[in-house]
Amino acid sequence: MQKKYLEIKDYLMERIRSGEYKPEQAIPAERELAAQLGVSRMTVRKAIEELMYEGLLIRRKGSGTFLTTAKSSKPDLLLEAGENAVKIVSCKLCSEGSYGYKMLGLDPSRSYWRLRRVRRIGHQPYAYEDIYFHPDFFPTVGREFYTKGLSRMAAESGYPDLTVYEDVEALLCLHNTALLLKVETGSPILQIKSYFSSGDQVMMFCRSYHPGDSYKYQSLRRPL
Amino acid sequence: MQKKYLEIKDYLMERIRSGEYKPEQAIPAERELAAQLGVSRMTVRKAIEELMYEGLLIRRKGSGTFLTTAKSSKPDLLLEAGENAVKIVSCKLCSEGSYGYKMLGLDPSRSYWRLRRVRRIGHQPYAYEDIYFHPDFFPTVGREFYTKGLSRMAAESGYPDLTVYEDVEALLCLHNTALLLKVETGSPILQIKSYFSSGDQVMMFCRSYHPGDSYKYQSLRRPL
DNA sequence: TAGTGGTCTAGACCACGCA
DNA sequence: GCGTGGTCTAGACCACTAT
Repeated sequence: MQKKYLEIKDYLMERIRSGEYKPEQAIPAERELAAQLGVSRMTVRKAIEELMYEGLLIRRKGSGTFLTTAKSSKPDLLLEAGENAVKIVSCKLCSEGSYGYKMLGLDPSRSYWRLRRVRRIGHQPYAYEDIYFHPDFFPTVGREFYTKGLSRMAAESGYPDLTVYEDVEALLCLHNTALLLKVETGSPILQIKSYFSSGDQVMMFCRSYHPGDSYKYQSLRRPL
Repeated sequence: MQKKYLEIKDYLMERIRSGEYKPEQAIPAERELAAQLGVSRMTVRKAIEELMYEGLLIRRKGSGTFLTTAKSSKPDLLLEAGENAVKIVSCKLCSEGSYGYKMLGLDPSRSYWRLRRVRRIGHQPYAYEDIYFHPDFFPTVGREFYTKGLSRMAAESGYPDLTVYEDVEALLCLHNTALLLKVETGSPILQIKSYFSSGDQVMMFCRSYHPGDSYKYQSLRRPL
């Protein structure tokens, strides 16, 4: 016997995918769904909760449960992400927040570059990045260093000036990254901190989190 | 009036921090706690669920609820992470899995370097990384490129040979990254993909996830 | 004021683990 | 077989939102 809340989740997902429920619009109320489907309200809530964690629904107290702007579930978005439509949100020399200068090994009086960018598929943002740069980063790193990736935004932004492409609203990806990745609920998620250096100086720092169970490690004394 | 489940969460956290509940040992059963504290079992479950999401507790059906090996909550670990005790788990030239060669722009017949490392505080692992390198990465990137950070492991591992430091069990960080970071439940989490290139060739690729609400973007036409 | 989601209750039965 | 967590019910009251 399938769990009821999973059946209800499937029921809702089908209506989301089919277009019966429309982006940014409310779905039926919890009590209404419960009555309609002949289950308890708490069972409906559990199904909605999982879909919320997957980023498909958002609940607003006193108002209702709404579809997000996502057309499909996050796992699909992730798979299609190869296109890499990167848009810069902002790039500024700043000193606000202690995180940047701490991680770059700067004293609090020095400012650093903070670059924010969004990746999208079509108009759909699916990723957002926040990257701290040492104030000397751009001058010290050769132009050829950034023809792509991390640096494409630097090239596109035309350091040291910057054009903001547009304001964006990052896609709500609620906290359940495990579900987001179709990883079993309860699977590990692991933190990553990346930094890149030139000489002894940390020049870039980036915070991140990884779903853990795709990283089953193995040990070797020597590479193959 | 404080929510009851938050009061119970505090109650449990206090007992975890004080050492009354010990690592890897079971805490009282849900029904027992409910009776003891004079609340419904569902309320206890909600409190336990949040602590599970924070990585402090793990529930085992038919067996009980146990403390993980974490001594303190993950947010504390994150703050102390400056030490960067990095241990390499494995580094191998491999072709398994389609992700690596796809993202590096290789054809399936070519293999790539996959490096896995763990960051720890003392003996406590708190982060795990999985990084893909283009097979030409090490030869093309100058030695001075990696004296720290991303590259420290390359230096420490003495490319192309490698010594595995030890096998490690990554800390279970359950799926609620929002709670993990003391971000409000329901806050967005955003995906990051990083890659670094040399010339036109993507040389390194890394998958990651970010808690979203520390990244309130702002737009500027021009950096300050 | 009416309707919504958020919390909470006091039960119930189930599947699982362990002795 | 017993205790555990997992699911589910049929209510209840609250805080919040929109009208």
